Amino acid sequence: MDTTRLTQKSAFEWWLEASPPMRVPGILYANEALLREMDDKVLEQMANVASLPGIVQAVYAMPDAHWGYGFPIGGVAAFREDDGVVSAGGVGFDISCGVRTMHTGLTVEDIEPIKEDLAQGLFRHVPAGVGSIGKIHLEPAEMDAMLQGGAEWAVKQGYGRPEDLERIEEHGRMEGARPELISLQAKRRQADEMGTLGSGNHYLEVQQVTEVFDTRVAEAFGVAVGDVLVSIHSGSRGLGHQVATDYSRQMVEAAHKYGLELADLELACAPIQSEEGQAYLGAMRAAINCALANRQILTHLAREAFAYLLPRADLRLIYDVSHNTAKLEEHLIEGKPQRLYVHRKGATRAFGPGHPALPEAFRAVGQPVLIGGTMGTASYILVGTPEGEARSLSSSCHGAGRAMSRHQALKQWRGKELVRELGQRGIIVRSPSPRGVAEEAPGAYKDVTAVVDAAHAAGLSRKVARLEPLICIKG
DNA sequence: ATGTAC
Repeated sequence: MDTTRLTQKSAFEWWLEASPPMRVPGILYANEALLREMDDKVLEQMANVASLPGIVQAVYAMPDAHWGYGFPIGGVAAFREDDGVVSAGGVGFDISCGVRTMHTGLTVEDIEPIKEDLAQGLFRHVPAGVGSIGKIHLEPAEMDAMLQGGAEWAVKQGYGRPEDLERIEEHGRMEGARPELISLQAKRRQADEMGTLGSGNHYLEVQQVTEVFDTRVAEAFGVAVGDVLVSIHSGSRGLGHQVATDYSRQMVEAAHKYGLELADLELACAPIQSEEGQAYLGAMRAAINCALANRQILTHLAREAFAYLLPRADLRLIYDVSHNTAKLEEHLIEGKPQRLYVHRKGATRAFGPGHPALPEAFRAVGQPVLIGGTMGTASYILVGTPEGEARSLSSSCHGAGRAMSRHQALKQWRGKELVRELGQRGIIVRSPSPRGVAEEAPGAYKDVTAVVDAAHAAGLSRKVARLEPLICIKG
């Protein structure tokens, strides 16, 4: 990226000043090295988003930002409820993709002796890969119940425990879902895909806590050095993808109908208060429930695999947070509370201390912000800050962020070699697809530590713990 | 991300 187009406000804050047709500035949080790695298309896409009607304050880019479909991944934009727009491209193709992390009640010493067996057990028990299917088949009525009920539905079906629900955004069930506005094609694609990881950067990891940066917050989250955790990164699978496809197409027409100028067709949108805008929101909320139910079932499968080898294990959910959503939230804009639809695409909600939506257990310290690494690299747990509200509408990064295309990665790495190299470093990777492993090579991503350090330094969220992988089941 | 080009 050409940083001369930006005004540097501090070591970690850079502005793309608002010039017509932009209505608000673009604010990027990153260090100079991360910015230089970013494509200029990120700025172009930020300027396009900043030009949409009803946008407030600024369009934001997190330190892991890279260019995406219409709207940068690692982007945040909020629109007024009355005269703003909603965009399917602003949420992305994997609606409600997110991370959940569980404690296992075990330490590294418990895992080491049976690590190979555990990897094999998890790999056999948790479906992974493109088009992977599970043991659950949803008939139409059950599909609608799932889309309406989310993780709450999953728990009622016997996947997990009622106490899991308090540790999930929206208590595991997104209100306002409209399953009837999801196409039959989307439902058909999902019928056999519940409880599957999917592909790409999705995974299930067994991790050890190697460093704690903030003891007080770590205690509130229940993690300490040497603890073994399980993290799941997955989303709404074929259904979310189809919803995004269906509504992106529909929004091109809606934008035309309502006289919205589109700098890029991929940024198709509709007024929030229009029939089309409301239809997308209802369908998107149903897709959020699909992702929440999916991660809940995956949790159940992980528990079963652990119970078989380690009966002492007790997988307790720490938190589940999505990073591809558009949600109605109240934020302070110029000192006044306003109801806004906040698009976070590859950006994690990061509510600070005292937010009423947070579970009692950590309301005093702030929301856990779960940052996934890439195979063989660290993951982080951060916490939302009070200052994050004004800086980024309480949002932070979501992961390392790609630095290289999948195509480029395939030319540079071989999946089998990567698995062997990681194995030598004590990280067991199991994947149905060597090609998928090559596409997701750690070297194809930015340095997650640099990303997290930038989010920390910019005050978007603060570091709590560093996690290193032991086992990675890769989609 | 994705029945990785209906």
